[in-house]
Amino acid sequence: MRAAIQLADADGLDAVSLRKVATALDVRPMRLYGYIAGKAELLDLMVDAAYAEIRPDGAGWREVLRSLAEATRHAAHEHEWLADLLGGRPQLGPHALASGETVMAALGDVDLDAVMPVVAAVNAYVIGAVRREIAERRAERATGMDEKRWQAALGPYLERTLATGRFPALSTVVRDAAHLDADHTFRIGLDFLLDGIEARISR
Amino acid sequence: MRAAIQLADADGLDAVSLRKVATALDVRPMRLYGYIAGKAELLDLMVDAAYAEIRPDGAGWREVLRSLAEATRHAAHEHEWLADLLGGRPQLGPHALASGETVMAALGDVDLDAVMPVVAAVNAYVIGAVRREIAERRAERATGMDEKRWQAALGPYLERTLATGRFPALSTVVRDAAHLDADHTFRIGLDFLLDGIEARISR
DNA sequence: CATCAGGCGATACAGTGTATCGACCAGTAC
DNA sequence: GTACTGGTCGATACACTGTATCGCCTGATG
Repeated sequence: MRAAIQLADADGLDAVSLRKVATALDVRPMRLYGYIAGKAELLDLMVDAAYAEIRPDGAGWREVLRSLAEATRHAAHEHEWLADLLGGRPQLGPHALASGETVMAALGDVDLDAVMPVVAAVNAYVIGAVRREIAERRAERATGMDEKRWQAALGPYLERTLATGRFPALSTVVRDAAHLDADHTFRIGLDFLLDGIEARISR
Repeated sequence: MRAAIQLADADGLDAVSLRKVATALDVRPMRLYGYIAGKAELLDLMVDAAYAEIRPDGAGWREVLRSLAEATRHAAHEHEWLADLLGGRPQLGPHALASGETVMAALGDVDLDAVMPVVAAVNAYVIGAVRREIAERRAERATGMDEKRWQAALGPYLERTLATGRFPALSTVVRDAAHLDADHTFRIGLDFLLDGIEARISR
C-alpha cells in the first residue's frame, strides 16, 4: 500500500498497477493476492491511508468542520490521486472512521438528527471542490506550463467559442468578473455552506 | 458517442472500450480514431452529451441554482457513470457551456464578482453529493440486494468495528440518529448552501 | 487504361487484472 | 535414510485494454 501510494504520488493513479507495485516490493505480482483481494481493495487501502493524514480538530462544530475541509483539501494537494478516488466508494477504513469519529464527537452540541446531513453536506462540498480544483490544475499543467490566465491557456478554442456570441452571459463573467485564486474560491464556498448550516441549526 | 453511452448505461463505465463501441457500430476499432483523438475525448463527449439533458431554468438566482442541482442529480441517476466522470476534467463542451450560460444569465441580478464563486460552490456540492449517493447505491447493490438498513447490508464488519467502542460518537449517530433518505439529504445540504449564499449576496 | 496517392483497417505491441495449476519444498511416516 | 505427501508459491496463460504502425486496396487523376 505504501509502495502503491509512492507510485501514485509520482506518476498518477494509473501508474499504479499490481505488477509495478510488486516490482517495487521485489516480489512477484501474484504474491500480492496473499494480502489484498484485488486492485479495488488496494485503492481502498490507499484512500484510508490518506485519511490517516486527515485529522480534523478545533473547538466547536464550525471549527471542526472547517478543519475537516481544509485537511481534506490539503491531503488531496499532496496526493492528487485522492481527488480521483474520493467519493468513489464508501470509506469505511479505520482511519476514515477515526476522522469521522473526531468530527462527530465535536458536534455533540448539535442536534443529533442534524449531525448526519450537516457532515454529509460538508463532505460533499469538499469532495466536489477538491475534484474540480485538481482537474483544473491538471488541465493547466497539460496545456502550457503555467499560464495564469486559463482562458489563454485553453488556447483558441474557448476564445473562439465565446466569441460566437452564443454565450453572452458566460462571456461577460469570464471576461469581466474578478478571478479568484483557488484558495479563496474554496473558502468562500465553504463559508457559504457553514453560514447556511449555522442559520439552520441555531434555529 | 451514443453507442458508448448505451454501453455505459447498461454495464457501467468500464464496459466502455473502443473495441466494444466499434463493434456496436459495426466498424473496426481503428476507424474511431477518424472521429475522436482517443478514449479520453470519447468520455468528454459522453459527459457533454449528458449535459444536454441538464437544462436549468426557473425565476431568480435561487430557483435556477436549485434547478441546476436537481437536473444534474437527475442526470446522474439516469447515467450512473456520470458520477465517475463529473468533476474529473474541466467541462468545456457546447452543452456544458450552454448550461452554464443559462445559469449565468439568470444570475444577472447578482453582483458580477460573486457569480463565479457561487456557481462554483453549488457545482462542487452537487458533484460531491451525487458521487457519494451513487457510490452508496452501488455498495447497496453489491452487498445484499435491497437492505434498507445499510448497517445490516454492510454485514458484520461495521457492526463489529462500531462495537469495539473506539468510535463512540460515530456509533451513537449511526444508531440513534434519524436516517434520512437520499432525496432529503441532498436537498437539506443544498438548502444549507443556498441559505448561506443568500445571506452573503444580499448583504 | 495506367499510375498514383490517400485513407482504411489488419496487425502488432506493450500493457492491464486475475485464474489456473504445476512445481517445489517442508514435514512426516516408515 | 528414504519415500511420500500436503500445502504454498508463483510462473504461465488468458482475455482484455488503448493505440502506433504501415501494407494494401480503392478510387481518383492524368
